[in-house]
Amino acid sequence: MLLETYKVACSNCNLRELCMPMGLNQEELQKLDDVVATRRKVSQGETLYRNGDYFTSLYAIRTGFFKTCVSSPDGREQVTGFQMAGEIIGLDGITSDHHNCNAVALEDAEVCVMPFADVEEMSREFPVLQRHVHKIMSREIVRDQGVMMLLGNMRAEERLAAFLLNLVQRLNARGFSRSELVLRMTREEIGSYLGMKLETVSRTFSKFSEEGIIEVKQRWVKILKPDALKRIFDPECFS
Amino acid sequence: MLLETYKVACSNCNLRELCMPMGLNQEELQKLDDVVATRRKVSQGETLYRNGDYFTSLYAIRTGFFKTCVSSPDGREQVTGFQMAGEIIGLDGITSDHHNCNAVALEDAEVCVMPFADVEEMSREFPVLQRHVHKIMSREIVRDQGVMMLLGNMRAEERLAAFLLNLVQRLNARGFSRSELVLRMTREEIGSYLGMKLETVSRTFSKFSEEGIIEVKQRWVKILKPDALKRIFDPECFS
DNA sequence: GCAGAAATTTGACCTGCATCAATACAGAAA
DNA sequence: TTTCTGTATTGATGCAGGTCAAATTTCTGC
Repeated sequence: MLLETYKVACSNCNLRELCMPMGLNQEELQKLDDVVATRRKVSQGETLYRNGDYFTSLYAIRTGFFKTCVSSPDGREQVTGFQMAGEIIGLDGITSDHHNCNAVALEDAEVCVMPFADVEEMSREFPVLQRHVHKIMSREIVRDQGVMMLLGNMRAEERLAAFLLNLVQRLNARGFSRSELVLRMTREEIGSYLGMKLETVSRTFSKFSEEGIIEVKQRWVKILKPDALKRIFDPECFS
Repeated sequence: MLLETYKVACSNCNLRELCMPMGLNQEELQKLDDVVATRRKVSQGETLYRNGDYFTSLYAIRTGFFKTCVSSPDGREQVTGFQMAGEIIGLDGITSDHHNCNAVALEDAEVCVMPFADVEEMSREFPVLQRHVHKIMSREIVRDQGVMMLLGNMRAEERLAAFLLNLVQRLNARGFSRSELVLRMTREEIGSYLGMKLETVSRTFSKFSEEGIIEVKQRWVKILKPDALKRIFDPECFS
């Protein structure tokens, strides 16, 4: 794990429309540059933080791709989310001053370290940032509710369709193709996130492929019929 | 739905050790009394807010019991949580200025209305309150991660055991028995929360009962062997 | 009190996904 | 290149929990 302390700046980061600086004015942006004191590189397979670690900072992902996961005392692992550039992780640590999950880089990554005390201090000064922080936390809560719906009510095909649609939608917001993507995670990790076994993930991919909805080659996926995916996920939206 | 506008006070509320005022000093408490402008009664079966409603306020539950639930466009419903006195609901509305789920009273209830703009204003003034609000949101995120673990990895018996243990633990923190409880929700609502059908919930209750772990009579439940429940939920913690 | 509705329990059967197992494939190191 | 290792695919079989159905209990309104 490398720790770099060179000066960084939100004000000219190309993620500023997605990430923490979103909606801030020039003055606020410059203040934020002070909060985001350092960056940190995390190489593939390494953890940014671990369950039990003392919580000090939130992290804005600058490059790379993460998974967060909790594990039960008997070792079963649940992936709770996949995060990409511009997304904020570490919110789970605020309640108890200790992190409650592991954040693992699925590819070489770099994050901006935002000491939470500084974020709070700046939030008190700038209502826009305060509201933004609240929105980020609330968005996470809403996302989690969506995952509960997936896990509690949806069948394997619906889960995978929703997963793929969500992924391309987020990638598209970052300037990537709306139809092609390279999965950064294994079948097992997808399965863990979606509450199914890796074999079922693989079979469901194959099924979509046979039906001409997608083209799959290992980690590479091309969505041929986005409407068909939407119809699987939510039959009503086409009724 | 009744709307009452009489003066209320956190400063002498008997929930102040659990609820929003937790950890505030005298001065802060008195300020909070101004934020919590009104109370609102919600009778059994009515909704406090609905998916799509404009978001203005958080709500602290004073008395009664709520469920929150999201529903898919085709009508499937997922209960995302059960909330009791002293807990804060409405956080889902912050991201988009619109609520993202329904909050339904499972028994006659009363909530304290906290206009979010006022909460934010006061947070800027009092770091203790700011931190507390952040902790409340973070706690919800951590709770949701736990539900994901339940739904993604646990079997029916484990889910129900975890559910019961969580419920009595929270009731106990409010001065109720650690072994006896009256469920405020139907088998179907429990099932929706835990991702199983009402018949499975019922069967699992019966199984626990046959094994002498609990005593059940409709909504009334007595936990006879808490350790056995813990062992089901988490076999390792006794190994 | 009674009638009807709603919730719960229990049984019989079925299915979607898990499990077990074998094979194929791709990237990394030698 | 070859081997090794982790990942992915595919097939065969089993079972936890879903589905359907019927009986029982409790709740509600009159």
